Amino acid sequence: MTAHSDHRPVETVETAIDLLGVLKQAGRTGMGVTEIAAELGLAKSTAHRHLQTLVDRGLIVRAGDSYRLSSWFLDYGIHVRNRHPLYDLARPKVDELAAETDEKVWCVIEEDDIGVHLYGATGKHSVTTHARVGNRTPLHQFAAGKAILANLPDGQTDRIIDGHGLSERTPQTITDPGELRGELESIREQGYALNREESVPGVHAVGAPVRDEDGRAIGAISIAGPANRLRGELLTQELPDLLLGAVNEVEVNLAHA
Amino acid sequence: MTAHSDHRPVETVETAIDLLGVLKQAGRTGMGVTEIAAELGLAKSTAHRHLQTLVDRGLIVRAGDSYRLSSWFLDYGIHVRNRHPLYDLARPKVDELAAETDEKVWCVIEEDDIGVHLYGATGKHSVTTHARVGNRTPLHQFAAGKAILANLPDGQTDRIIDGHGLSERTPQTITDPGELRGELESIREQGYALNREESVPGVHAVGAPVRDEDGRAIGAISIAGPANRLRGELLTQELPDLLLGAVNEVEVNLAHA
DNA sequence: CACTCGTGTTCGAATAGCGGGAACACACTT
DNA sequence: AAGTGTGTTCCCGCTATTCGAACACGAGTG
Repeated sequence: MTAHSDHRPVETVETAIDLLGVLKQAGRTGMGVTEIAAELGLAKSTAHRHLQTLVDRGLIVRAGDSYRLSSWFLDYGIHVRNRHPLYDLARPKVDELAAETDEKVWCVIEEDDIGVHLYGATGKHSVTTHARVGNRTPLHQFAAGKAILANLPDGQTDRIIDGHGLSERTPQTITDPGELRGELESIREQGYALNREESVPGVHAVGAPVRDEDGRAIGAISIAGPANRLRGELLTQELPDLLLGAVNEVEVNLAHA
Repeated sequence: MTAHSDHRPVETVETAIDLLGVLKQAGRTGMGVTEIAAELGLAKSTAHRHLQTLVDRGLIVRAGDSYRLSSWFLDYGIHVRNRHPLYDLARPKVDELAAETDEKVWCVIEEDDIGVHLYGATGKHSVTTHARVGNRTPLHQFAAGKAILANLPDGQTDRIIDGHGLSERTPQTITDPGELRGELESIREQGYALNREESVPGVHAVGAPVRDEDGRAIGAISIAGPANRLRGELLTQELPDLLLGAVNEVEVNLAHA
């Protein structure tokens, strides 16, 4: 039960991770040894040696004199996704919902107190937000996240709110702890969460939690679309009904697995 | 221009990578400190320290007393995929082909002398092979790979054949260098490659390369299906025609980007 | 054509930090 | 209550990491 471990880390590994982070930002173009060394505050020789070992192990590739991340990460990343229990269970339902509603549908999971976009399906008229598979988003900022946050074990919700704070994303984002707790209470009552431009201006969403046998949320599914289309009865009745039906099916399958 | 670097690697980083590899194999369940230490031949304290730094940096998560890979890898992996030039260009065509043919369609790229499955679309009657996004496969073992192999710069093809060898996957896999070179020659002539149960028994496929301005293959698209459905004119005429049309469009878009 | 500035690469030496082992705490069995 | 299995901590020795300087190479540029 440690909030933050002060134990001395393996510094060499940390620099390697930092290096990978820098290369991620560099994107497809990649970066050269000198530039990387400067960015990390390392000697060129050190950066060079790190890069060589990472190339040898296949984590990065070298094209000319610039290095970039390799598809090693794709391999590991997809592996992580495929092995998540919700992936196989939720994917067909997410596809179904997207086809029925023509909106963007997401499956989100909770990991380490934040929300991770596990799988998304695109309907015909879907809005294209900047959300991507793998994206990490604070739970209080969006419908699926709030649905999860409202159904976590007692202590965890408080720890997240108090520990991480409530960062603002749009003017509508809930940043007041008291307000959020009230919202979470009503989410628990009605079974689903709404998001009215709290994460992206002009976008509304509905989210419902996927709970395990003990009622703990392990993830959520959400439907998102343009604010002027998702409103009134559609937003507060029809879509929640549809969503809750789908989520319920997922929960049943989850229990039997 | 080094085939294999004998330069002394950063061993600490290597053990960290090994550790991640072990955790990948462990899958969703994860592993404990003692087990990991035993697997890697490390002292428990060492394994413990590595695990803590990886947790601190978010690469792995701890649930109870077992560690597993986190969605950090999904984030990085999707990032790598999205930034590949072929991803945005080929995806719509791959979806289209899957819808038209009802078969499994893959976009494969070459990286570091091997084939990587970048994106796949599933048609209504698609076979489910064990291929997954991120999977790495020797180029000589499948249609898309052979299509790439036939259109690489002179030296590279030879280096791959001679350097990596021609591993067998099914009894039909081409393992003779001479035979393969002949096959590659005819692939260059007709513009597409066939795969008759060379990677999966009972599965046939057609693959065509995506080339850049200089004619170098940077990837390929393939259509795969059951052997008893993909045969005769369909396999040697209709599907190749369809595929070459799609690939050509991708190439045009690639040149204009 | 030489000269310079920019790369990436290599080498040796100093020391910081990695790794190991033993002792500890804790939980669960018996 | 003793026993076995975890994960955790501490400290010391020695190795492996790091740095800086020197080297090689190419592309501009006068």
